[in-house]
Amino acid sequence: MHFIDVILPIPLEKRFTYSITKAESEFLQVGMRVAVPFGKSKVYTAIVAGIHTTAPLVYEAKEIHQILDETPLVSLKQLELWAWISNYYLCSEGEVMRAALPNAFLLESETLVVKNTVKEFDAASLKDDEFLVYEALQKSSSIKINELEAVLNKRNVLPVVKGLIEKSLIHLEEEIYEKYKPKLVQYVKLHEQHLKEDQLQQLLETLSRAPKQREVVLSLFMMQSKSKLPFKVSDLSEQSQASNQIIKTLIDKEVLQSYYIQTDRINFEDDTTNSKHLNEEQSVALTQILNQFETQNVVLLHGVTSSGKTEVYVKLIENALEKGEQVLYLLPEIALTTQLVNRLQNYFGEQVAVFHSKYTIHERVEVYNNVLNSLDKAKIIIGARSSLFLPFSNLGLVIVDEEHEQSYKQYDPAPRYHARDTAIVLAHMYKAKTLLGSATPSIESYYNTQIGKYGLVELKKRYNNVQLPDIELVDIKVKHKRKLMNGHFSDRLIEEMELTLGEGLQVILFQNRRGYSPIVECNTCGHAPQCPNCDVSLTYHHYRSQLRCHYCGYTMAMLQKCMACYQPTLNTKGFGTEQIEQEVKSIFPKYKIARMDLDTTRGKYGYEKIITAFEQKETQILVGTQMLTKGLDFRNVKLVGIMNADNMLNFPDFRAHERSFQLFQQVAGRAGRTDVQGKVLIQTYNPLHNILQQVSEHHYLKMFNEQLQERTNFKYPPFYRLLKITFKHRDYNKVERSSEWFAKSLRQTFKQHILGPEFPPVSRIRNMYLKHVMIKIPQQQNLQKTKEVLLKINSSFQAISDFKGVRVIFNVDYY
DNA sequence: AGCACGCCGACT
DNA sequence: GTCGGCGTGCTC
Repeated sequence: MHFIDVILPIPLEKRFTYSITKAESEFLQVGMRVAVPFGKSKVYTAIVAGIHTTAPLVYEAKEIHQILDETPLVSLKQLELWAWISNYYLCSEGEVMRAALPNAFLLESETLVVKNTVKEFDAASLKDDEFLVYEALQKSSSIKINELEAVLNKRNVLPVVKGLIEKSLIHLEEEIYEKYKPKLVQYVKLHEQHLKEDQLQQLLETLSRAPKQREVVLSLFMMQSKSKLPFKVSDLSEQSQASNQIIKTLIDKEVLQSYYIQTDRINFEDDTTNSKHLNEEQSVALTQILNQFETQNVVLLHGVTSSGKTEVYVKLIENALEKGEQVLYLLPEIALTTQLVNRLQNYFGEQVAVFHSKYTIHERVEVYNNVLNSLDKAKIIIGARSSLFLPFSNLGLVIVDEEHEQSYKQYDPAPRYHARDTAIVLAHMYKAKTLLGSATPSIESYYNTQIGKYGLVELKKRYNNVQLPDIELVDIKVKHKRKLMNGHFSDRLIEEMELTLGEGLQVILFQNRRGYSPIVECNTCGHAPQCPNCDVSLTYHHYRSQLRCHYCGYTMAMLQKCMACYQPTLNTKGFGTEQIEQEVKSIFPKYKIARMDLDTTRGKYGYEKIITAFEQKETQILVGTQMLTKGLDFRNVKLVGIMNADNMLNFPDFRAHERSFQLFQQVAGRAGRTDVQGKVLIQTYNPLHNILQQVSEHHYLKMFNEQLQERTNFKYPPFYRLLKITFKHRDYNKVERSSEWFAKSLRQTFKQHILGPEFPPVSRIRNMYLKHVMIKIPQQQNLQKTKEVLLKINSSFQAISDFKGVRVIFNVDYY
C-alpha cells in the first residue's frame, strides 16, 4: 500500500493522507501537485509533502483524483520555507501555500449537471422548477451548477437537482480545469504550395480579381524578403491595411497558412545600456559591503535619500550574475514603480523579471515558471513581498530596499509574515547574502548593526553632492493667532510655493489623510455621523458629495441637515487631501494640480498616469498621501510641504515616533534632487517636538538613540518580541468574556508580560467587535516554548462552547 | 475555509 | 404544512 501526505490550501493545521497506486508512488515526487477529493464534493489542488507506506489508523484514506505535474512545482527548499513561516508566524501550511502559489496553479472543481440518457418518462410528473432544468438540458448536455441559478431565478438550486437525481434524469460530474492558459499568438506565412517563384506569379494572377487579397499577399512577400522572423497576423493586417476578414479568407483558401506560437505576456524593449560608473562614495560603499559580506550574512546600507543606493545595488547584482547566481530584489508594493523597473531593465534587459500583485494570474504563472526552469530571463526578480515564494535554485543575493517599510509585514490574511525577516531566513537557507537598504532604517535593523549582528555601510552624501533639503518648522498655532493662515496654508508655505512655482519648479504637498474631512459635526448639537457597521465617524468626500467609511466601504449621500437636530449647521472638522487640493486651486488658480491617493490611483495604471503627468511637468503641484514617498524620483521638485505633522506624531502606537521620522524624512527627500537645494516646510502645532527637531536636523542617530532608550524603558522591540492576539466576534459580550479568559490563562504563565485585553482605537469593524491581548516576550525567553504554551491555551479555549465562533488571530512580531 | 446537516420562524 | 435562516461539526 502506498500513501502520500499532502498540504491543502485551507487553514487547517493537519496534513491529509491519500492512497495512491504503486505506479503513482513511483512517479510522484515531493512538491508535485495532485488533485484530491475533499469532503463530500470538493476537489482541491494539493502539494505532495511526503510519500510513504504507513496506512492511517483511524480512517480510510481516499484515492487521489489525478496527478497534475510531471516534475515538482515546489522545491524542497520552498517547502522548508513554508514550514518555517507556518511555525514562526503561527499559521497553517495551507495558508502559506495559498500565499505562495500563483492562484492559477490552484485548480478548482466545478459541479456539472449532466443529462442521463433515459428511456421514456412522464414529463408531467416534473415540478415546474424541475421541468425548467430538464428543458435547459435539452439544448446542451451539461450545465454548470451555478448557471442553474440563472435558469431557475433563485439561489438555492440544490433541492431541485436532488429531485431530478432521484428521478434518474440527471447525474453530477466534477469538472476540473486549469486556470492558466498559455497565450497563443497567431502567425502567418505563405502556404507551402506557393513558395516557389513561379507559383507565386501564378497565385497573383488568380487573385487579380481580388485586389485587396492580392495586396495582402504582396505585403507579406515584401515583409518576408526583409526579415526571416515570423509574422504576426496583426503585423500583416497593419502592413497591408487589410482587415482580419480578408486575411481569414486567404487562410481559408489555403493561400496563407496560420500557426500559433506560445508567448510570454510580459515583454519589454531591449535596450541594454552600460551601467553607470559609481562615484567615489559609492565605490567605497560597494567595497565595504563586499568586505562585510565576508564575515556577515546581512549588511545594512544606510544611505541618505538620493545618495544613489540603486547604483550600488546594480553593481552587486552584476557581481552575483557573474557568479551565475540569482538575485531577489524586494520592494514595498507601492514602490514598485515603472521608474525603477525601467531603470533596472535598462541595465539588465531580459534577465529582469517583475513579480507583484498588479500582474494578472497568467503573468505571475509565467514568471514562476521562468524562475523554476532557471531561464536567463528570470535571473533577477524584482518584486513585492510575495516574490519570496518563487522557486529559486541558486539564490546568491537578496536586496530588501526601503527595509524600514511597515508594509513588508502582511496584515490581513494569514500568513502574517514580515518579508524582511523572512527574506533573511530565505537567504540563509541558500547561504546567500542579504542587503538591507534604507535612508531611515528601522530601529530593529539599526540596533542589529550596533550589536554586531549585521554589518553597516553608510552613504552620507547625496549624489552629485547636492545638499540635503533645508527643513523649516512652521508653528501654526502662532500663525492662527496672528491670522496668517489661509485655510490650511500658512503665509510661509504660500510664500515658498509662489517662489518655487515662479521659478518653474514643482511643489509636493503631503497630507496623510484622504477625502475632504474625516469628521462632519453639527455646530448646534455636536452630533457627528457614524458608520453603522464600524466604530468610526464617516469621512466626507467632496467628490460625489458622499460620506464614506474607510474601514468597510459604507457610503451615504452627504447630509444637508444634522441627523439628530435637523439644523443645517453641519461643519467639517479636520482635513484630507481633497480639501487641500481644493484650497490650492483657489489660492493658485494659474497652476495645474494633481492629487494622488487611494481614490485617484485605482486600476492597473492608476499611479502611472499621475506620476507621468507630474514628471513631464504637465502638473505643477502634487497633493497626496504617503503614497508619494515611495521610491519616486522627481527631478524638478524644489518644495515639499507637510500640511500637518501632528496627527502622525500623536498616533497611539509605540512606533509612531519612529514612523513619523521616517515618513517626514522620506517626504523631505523628494525635494531638490538634481542641483538646487530643496526646501521643506513642516506645519505643526508643536514645533518643539523632539522628532520634528531631529527631522529638521537630519539627525538619524539622535532619533535612534532616543527611541532605543524608550524601547528599553517600556519593554518594546528590539528588546522584547510582541505577539498580538485579536479576538473577533459580532457579539460584544462574547469578545469581552473570551478575551478575558484567554488573558487570564496567559497570565498564569507569563505574569506581567501580558497586556490587555484592550479595545483597539477602532473597536468595531464590519459589525465585528475587536479586542487585543499582547504578549511581551523577553529576549532570553524561549520563543518556541512560548508558542507551545500559547497553542495549548488556545486548544483549551477552542473547547469551551461559550467561546465558539470567536475568531482568534495571532500576529507574531506585530507591526 | 467550504459545505453539509440540523433545528427554529415567516410564508403559500 | 414548507422554505430558508445560519449555528455546529467535519474534512484524509
